[in-house]
Amino acid sequence: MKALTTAVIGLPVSGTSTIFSILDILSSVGRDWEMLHGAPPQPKTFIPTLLSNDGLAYCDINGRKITPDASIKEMPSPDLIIVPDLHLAPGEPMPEEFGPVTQWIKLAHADGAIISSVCSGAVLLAAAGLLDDKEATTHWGFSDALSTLFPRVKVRKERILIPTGEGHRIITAGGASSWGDLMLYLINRFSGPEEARRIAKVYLLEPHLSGQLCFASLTGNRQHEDNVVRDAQVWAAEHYSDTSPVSAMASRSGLSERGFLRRFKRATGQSPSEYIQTLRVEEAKQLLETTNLSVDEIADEVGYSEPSSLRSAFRKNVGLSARDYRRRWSGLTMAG
DNA sequence: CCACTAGCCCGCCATA
DNA sequence: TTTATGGCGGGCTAGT
Repeated sequence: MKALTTAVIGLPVSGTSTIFSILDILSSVGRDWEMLHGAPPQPKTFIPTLLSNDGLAYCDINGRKITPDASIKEMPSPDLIIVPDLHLAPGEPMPEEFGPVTQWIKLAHADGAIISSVCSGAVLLAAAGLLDDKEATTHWGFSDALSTLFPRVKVRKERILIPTGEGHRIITAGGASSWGDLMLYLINRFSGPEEARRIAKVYLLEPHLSGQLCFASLTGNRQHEDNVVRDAQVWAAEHYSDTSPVSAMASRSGLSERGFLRRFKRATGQSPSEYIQTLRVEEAKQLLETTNLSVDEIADEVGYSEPSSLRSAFRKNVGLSARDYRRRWSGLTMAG
């Protein structure tokens, strides 16, 4: 199986630690597969390369000397491009060095490449015109600057990861540890969930907190045009704790139960009941994080008459028990 | 942990 | 012909 040639963009304003974390992680995808599974790698692997405008060594923002592998001209058409976070002061004009790499990204995308960005790296994608009239995310401190510079971009700063465009070939990541979320998303998408879980363990990435959303975004959470389904989703956001919300959604929609199910699944990728369960578990996560309510009380709150129902649904969706989830979360906040 | 049931999913075919 | 929908029935599983 063909490995994905992957270009990571290095500019003097790029975040060096992000770049090297990404290079390390992608290099190790599939590496121990044969040892672990006793068979040659089934999933796709990545061949990451650090590219700069001219391929010559440069000094990053902290004065550290970085030596790229090649220039962008030497790799006109990679399978995947990753633009890491850029240290830009909001409101500053775009540096001149963005010109060539922006043009290169534009051509590569037209050629079929998948383009992704971390945090403020989204400006390069926006400058290339890839984000016009599309949803995108960036670092929360940078979202105003992005929408000012590029008014056509629909900035969703609350989102961690947004795949968009034809074939989801444009992916923007924003927020605190979003490069990790981007890694897990890409590995999950191209190498499968098994390998994504392994990498998450090895590199101590946290797929259960923010990363959970990026796994969900593969199937759920996608944008769609079906207003009937959207209405149902809006209604469900308020009424997920009702008893048998699915048949209520169906009858409210005016469609037959059969038709509603089909429409819903096509639009969201999830069945209505899976969607309801996701809402219930998400709300339970919120309550575990922000309140001292017992798991039993939370179960009742989100619509389960038996606490055991929440426990099993939680474990299935999150991969942890509710109790462990709360403990892990409080541990993280204590640590800062 | 297990058994029961309502609620839900989906293949299939007819319809428009 | 292709595409979206509704009805039926059997089977599954989330929830009790």
